Amino acid sequence: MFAALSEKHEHKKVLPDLEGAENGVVMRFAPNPSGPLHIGHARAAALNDAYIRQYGGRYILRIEDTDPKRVDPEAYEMVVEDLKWLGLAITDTVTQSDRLHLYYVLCTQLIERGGAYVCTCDNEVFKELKNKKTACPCREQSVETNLVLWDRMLTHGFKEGEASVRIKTDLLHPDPAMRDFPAFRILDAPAHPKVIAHVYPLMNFSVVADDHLLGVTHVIRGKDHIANTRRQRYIYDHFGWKVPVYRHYGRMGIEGVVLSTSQMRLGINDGTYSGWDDIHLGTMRALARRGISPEAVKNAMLAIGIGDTDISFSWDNLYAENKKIVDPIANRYFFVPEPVTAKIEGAGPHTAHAMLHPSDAARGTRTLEFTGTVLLPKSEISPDVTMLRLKDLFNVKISWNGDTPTFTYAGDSLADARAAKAHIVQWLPAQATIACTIKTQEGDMSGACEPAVRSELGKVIQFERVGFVKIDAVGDEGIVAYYTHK
RNA sequence: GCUGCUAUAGUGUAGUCCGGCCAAUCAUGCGGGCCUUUCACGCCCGCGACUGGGGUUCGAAUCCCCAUAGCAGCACCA
Repeated sequence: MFAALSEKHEHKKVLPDLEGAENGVVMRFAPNPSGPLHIGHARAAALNDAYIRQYGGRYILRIEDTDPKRVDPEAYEMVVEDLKWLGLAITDTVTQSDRLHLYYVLCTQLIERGGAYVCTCDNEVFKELKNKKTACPCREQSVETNLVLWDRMLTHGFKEGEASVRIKTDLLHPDPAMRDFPAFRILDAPAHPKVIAHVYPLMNFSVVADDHLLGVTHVIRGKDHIANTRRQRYIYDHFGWKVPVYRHYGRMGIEGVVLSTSQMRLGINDGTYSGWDDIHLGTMRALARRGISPEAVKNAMLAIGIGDTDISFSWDNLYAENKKIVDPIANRYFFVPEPVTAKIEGAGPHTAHAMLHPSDAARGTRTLEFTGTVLLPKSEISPDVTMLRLKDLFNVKISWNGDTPTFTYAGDSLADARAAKAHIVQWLPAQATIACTIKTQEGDMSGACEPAVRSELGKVIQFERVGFVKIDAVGDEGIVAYYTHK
């Protein structure tokens, strides 16, 4: 009870208060379905989620698919899966292509209110006029004319590029981005995968319409939308609607992974990447495959917060968050990279009982039977090494005859190993190993691990002295693991 | 070019609105130590920042001006 309370309290402390949120909020996450979600999306998704958990309310997933050029039919499903993986408190889902009729009706109303007009100017011509702060002829048309033209747009009376609906703003506005921006356009091709249409709203219109219709109270989005927020205010004013509270966070630079949907798709098609979850990509599914937990992603994003400074995303910080989650639960196993076979002279059979987790004895042990020959990491064996401690087993003396080592049993005493400053290394009984490949962003690391790892399929474990990995596949040829972090 | 936003340690972040309690918080990273049959975890110690220059003030990370830098928008993309 108290734990729950204090946890809730902690949530409160993480992010600054939202103005006007005391009685609950309605917020939304509004991705474009062009591909799976990536780390960039995670920030908006997690921030909104945290506020909804803090204040209570509804969390609307709004699929913004009003540009058929940028819709991947498979992405609808992927977006939902990715959000589910993240564990967000989504309460409602709407898809904009289902709602075109609503936007049409509102557009008619806006024209009637004199807040919008149908523009049939060539785009380049309009741009020139706009830059000169000059109205185009269409702007002076009567409401009746506009309604006729709007109807003609909807009934295929115009082809792509021949007409658009513009919002009346302020042509003298110092920021050219504000002047009479477009709200609807005509698209003859490509066909939308979900709806038959050729008049589509532009983002600024459909967003305002939906934010109003759905009762959105607070909007948290990137600062690349600051100009859009100002533009959208004109539409709110024309309708006389209440404007939500906006927060714009700064740009987040992310290095080390590919985020561009088009680049990812290209790479997948030409075989550079194995799929949307290739570990070189910054997608949620790639993180999942690498053993990053959704909680860690959310925590990392909340730690970044809603500051409006441009920042660079830190993998170190994400890994640290993930380690906090994964370290207490990951079982420990031996992995021997680049194994070399070593016959140990003078040792009778031994049985090693190694703990599955060093700080949780209750979890039990793995049993490793020594019968004479072991696998050792190649990097631990060089002519300057004369003694090793096989972890949880015994000490080994190494005598060198030129480049040829001879391994001899040197007692069970841990104290001796300590005194000799011998490395304590992971090892495997030669008769009981399974091949294992650890896939990292830099390439594959091959070796062998304990056969018991087979039972950890799908889980994150720690290979002692190597790092955390997620067991991705278990087959006859061996085990495939993905490197998570140290 | 026009418009706007931002500027705290390697990285993220608190403090900035309402100037003093900030010789600047926390986390991460890095270095060292302790613990430990992992180079993990935990614990301890340390390193490291208010972009620059003016101004206001008894006093400025905090207010004002200028400069510089970064970012965003000016799409019939979202």
